[in-house]
Amino acid sequence: MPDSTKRTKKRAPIPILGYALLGLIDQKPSSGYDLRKIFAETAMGNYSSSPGAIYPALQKLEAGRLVIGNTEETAGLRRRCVYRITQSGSVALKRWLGRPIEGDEVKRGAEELMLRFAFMERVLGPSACVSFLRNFSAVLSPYIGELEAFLAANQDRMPLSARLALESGLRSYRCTFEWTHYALQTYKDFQRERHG
Amino acid sequence: MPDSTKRTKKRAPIPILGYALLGLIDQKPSSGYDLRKIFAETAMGNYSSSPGAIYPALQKLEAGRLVIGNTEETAGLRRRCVYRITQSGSVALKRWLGRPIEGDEVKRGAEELMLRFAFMERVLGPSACVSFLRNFSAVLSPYIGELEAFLAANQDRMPLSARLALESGLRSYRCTFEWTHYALQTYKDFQRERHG
DNA sequence: TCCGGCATGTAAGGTGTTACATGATTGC
DNA sequence: GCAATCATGTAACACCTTACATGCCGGA
Repeated sequence: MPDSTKRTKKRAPIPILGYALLGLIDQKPSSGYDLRKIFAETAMGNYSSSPGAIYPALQKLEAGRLVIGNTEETAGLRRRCVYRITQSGSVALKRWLGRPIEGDEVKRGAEELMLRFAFMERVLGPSACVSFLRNFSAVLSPYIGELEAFLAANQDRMPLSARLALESGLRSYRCTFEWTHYALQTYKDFQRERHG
Repeated sequence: MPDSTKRTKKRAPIPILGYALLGLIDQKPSSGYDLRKIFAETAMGNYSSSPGAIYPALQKLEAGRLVIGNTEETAGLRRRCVYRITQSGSVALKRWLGRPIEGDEVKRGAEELMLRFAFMERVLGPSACVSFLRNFSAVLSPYIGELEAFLAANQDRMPLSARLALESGLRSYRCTFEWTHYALQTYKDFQRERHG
């Protein structure tokens, strides 16, 4: 008696930090320490970098066979464990990067979307980036409209600082919206350069 | 033998959601249900609205005597528990709103800062808002410089999409920076209007 | 010899999420 | 009688944070 509710293997959900690590490891095999340094020193600093987050996350990725760690017994220094991505890791990364954008992802802040976009070109190529940007722009547009409507309806009843805080959010969304068009244009120029 | 390390009463740290609730309750005594609706229906939707977050948070605020709940035995509907802010709640709110901005608060996203600003005028008045905006602008400025330098140093080695993702962050910060000046100007106009 | 940088990890605790449970009232 | 809305809550779990623990190496 086959159970049709389980026809696909249940994949344990991967948190954003897991995907960030996976994407970085895909770019270049790395140890936990390497990855921590990337978070601490580069503009990816909005991610944790704390050992209590990264090492357990790496262990979970390894337990799910998305990466494999190889402990180097090099001379000098302490042994370091270098992780590299596996086939199923690569598949999971592609699936994450290729997901269509959902409406509420924008409201919760665009962090995850930007992380996906940053990794996207290497893994899925420029045309996927272009699709993503169009998708992003299309999702952003109605949300900006909603915010404008809310502001118009309520601003008279709010203290000035509350109104300004809302306007700040609106400006940020508009800024991101404009960015999508700038990025699209940049890709067009890039394409023309290659074909020209 | 007095223990000098405990000269101030240890205040349990309040998470952002707690402050959001405290600020809202300060504006108007509310029940958990009221507060959930605010998160769900207004532009404060980036905050949870899930009962599993809000009710425990309210209980913690009450346990810390920052709010007191009063269960109304009204006719009709189920009993609802309306919270109102206490004196020490008011003090805690003021302390939070008046904190100077720390450098890393900007890197972790400006959500909390904007929440503080939104509540600020009612509780601390316009002049505190002006100070806050100047402080914010001053903290933002060097961070934007850092990001620009990082981008200039690394953009040639990155895929186009990664560079664009970074530029998106930079544009957001610049947008917020410009907003601080717009907001400052708005306060100046507001002041002139009142004194004129 | 001891400090600082490399490198990995654990323990405790807090916060939030999803999903579920409960109970009363209004309207059909 | 049943569904929807009002209203509050719990339980299980996942995740991240801070703080600490460990161990090896090179240089002053």
